[in-house]
Amino acid sequence: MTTARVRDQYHHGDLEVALITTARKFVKKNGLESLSLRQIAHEIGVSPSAAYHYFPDRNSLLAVLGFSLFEELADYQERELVKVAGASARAARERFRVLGRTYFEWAIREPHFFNLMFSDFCLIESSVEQTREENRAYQTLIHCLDDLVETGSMDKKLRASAELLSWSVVHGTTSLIVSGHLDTEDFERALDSLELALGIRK
Amino acid sequence: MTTARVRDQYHHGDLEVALITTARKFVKKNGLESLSLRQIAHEIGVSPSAAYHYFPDRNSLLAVLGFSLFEELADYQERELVKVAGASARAARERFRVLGRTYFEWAIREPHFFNLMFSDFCLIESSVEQTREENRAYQTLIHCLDDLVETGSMDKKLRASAELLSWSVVHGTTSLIVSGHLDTEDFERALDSLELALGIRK
DNA sequence: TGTACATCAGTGAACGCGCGTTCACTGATGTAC
DNA sequence: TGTACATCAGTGAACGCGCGTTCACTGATGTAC
Repeated sequence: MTTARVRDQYHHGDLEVALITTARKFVKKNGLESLSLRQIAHEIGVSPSAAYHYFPDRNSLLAVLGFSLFEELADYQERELVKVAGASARAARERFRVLGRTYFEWAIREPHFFNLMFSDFCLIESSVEQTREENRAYQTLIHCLDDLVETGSMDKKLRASAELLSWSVVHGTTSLIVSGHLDTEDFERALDSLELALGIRK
Repeated sequence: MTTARVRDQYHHGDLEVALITTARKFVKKNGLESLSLRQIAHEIGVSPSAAYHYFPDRNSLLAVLGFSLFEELADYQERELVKVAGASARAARERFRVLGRTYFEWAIREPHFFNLMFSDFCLIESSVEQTREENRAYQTLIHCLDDLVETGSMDKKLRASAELLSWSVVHGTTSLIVSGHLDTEDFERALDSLELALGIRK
């Protein structure tokens, strides 16, 4: 049971942020289907209608939360990537694996987040092109693959569709594992296959 | 607007089947979140409580529907596969592509079905092993890959993780396209990469 | 061939619930003079 | 330094809704004798 916090002031001060972080907390625990604006408001200690000063409706709160989760994922990946910084071919290869693994781990640790990110709530606006440019995780993948080519770890000829193949394999296994159709250990096997497929030399 | 049918008899005769097919119709149109037992009962022309003679609750109706959709997908794939029957290497390669394409087309045509199949409602019972054995689409994939090896189109050494890689790529691109993160035309590109990855000779 | 009766497959009213959203409102804040 | 006032950020009651599920019930069916 969560207990509602009592505010001491009439004005909350940072209600917009509070709404998102509280929504995040609920989605984390129970998934997006069960998310209720009233529960969020109650948890914050604010009236049910207060949220409407910041979001036109429930869907748009979910959308904002979803997009912020893409940022969180990118942050997490970048934090892990700097641990294997370096210009060597070995470092570049390791970064590629870290990129895949962090994506997977993120999803396994917080499957409800993963579901929200790839749900209907997070596509509404903008084109695929634009979404991709704004998706930092995707940009990181591009740089990572460029590094592989530059350090001579990956064949230039295979570069063209490397983003597509990498993202598909990583997202595909992750999604199938989260939904119970593959086992956890299948992920590393898939990553091995992917490296082989991209001609990444061991 | 759907109009409720009027039954002429007190006993419906085939209510269990009617519940599933009507649920299918609603999920097809609006997705699983909005599925309501009351609406289904009303559409069939039966009282809201009648469904409880066949399903303990809403979730189990969704689960049964979901599993039947896996069967439908397998049926669809098999119908398309027989069109490219034959023992030649060329036919085996074509079957592999058909298998991927039908998966994708199925999802594009009925995204709500795709979402239900890989939602929480369809994993409840049984292990990954068992699920896979009962999943005809997966069995078909196995046979298809075996054919590729036998007809000399695919390197034996790459056979081991071929199911995993194939399913991941196909499922991954499909999922990303359905959720608006990739474009429709990315699918064929990914399939090309996959064939390259598996060493399938053109 | 007819009837008693167990069983099956529905009914329909009710419970209790929480939800998203609207609306007229009021308390707090900060700025101009 | 003090005050008037516009603006902002909340309140809280209400609307209207549909939902899943339970329960005591009744109408229809089919079988045994």
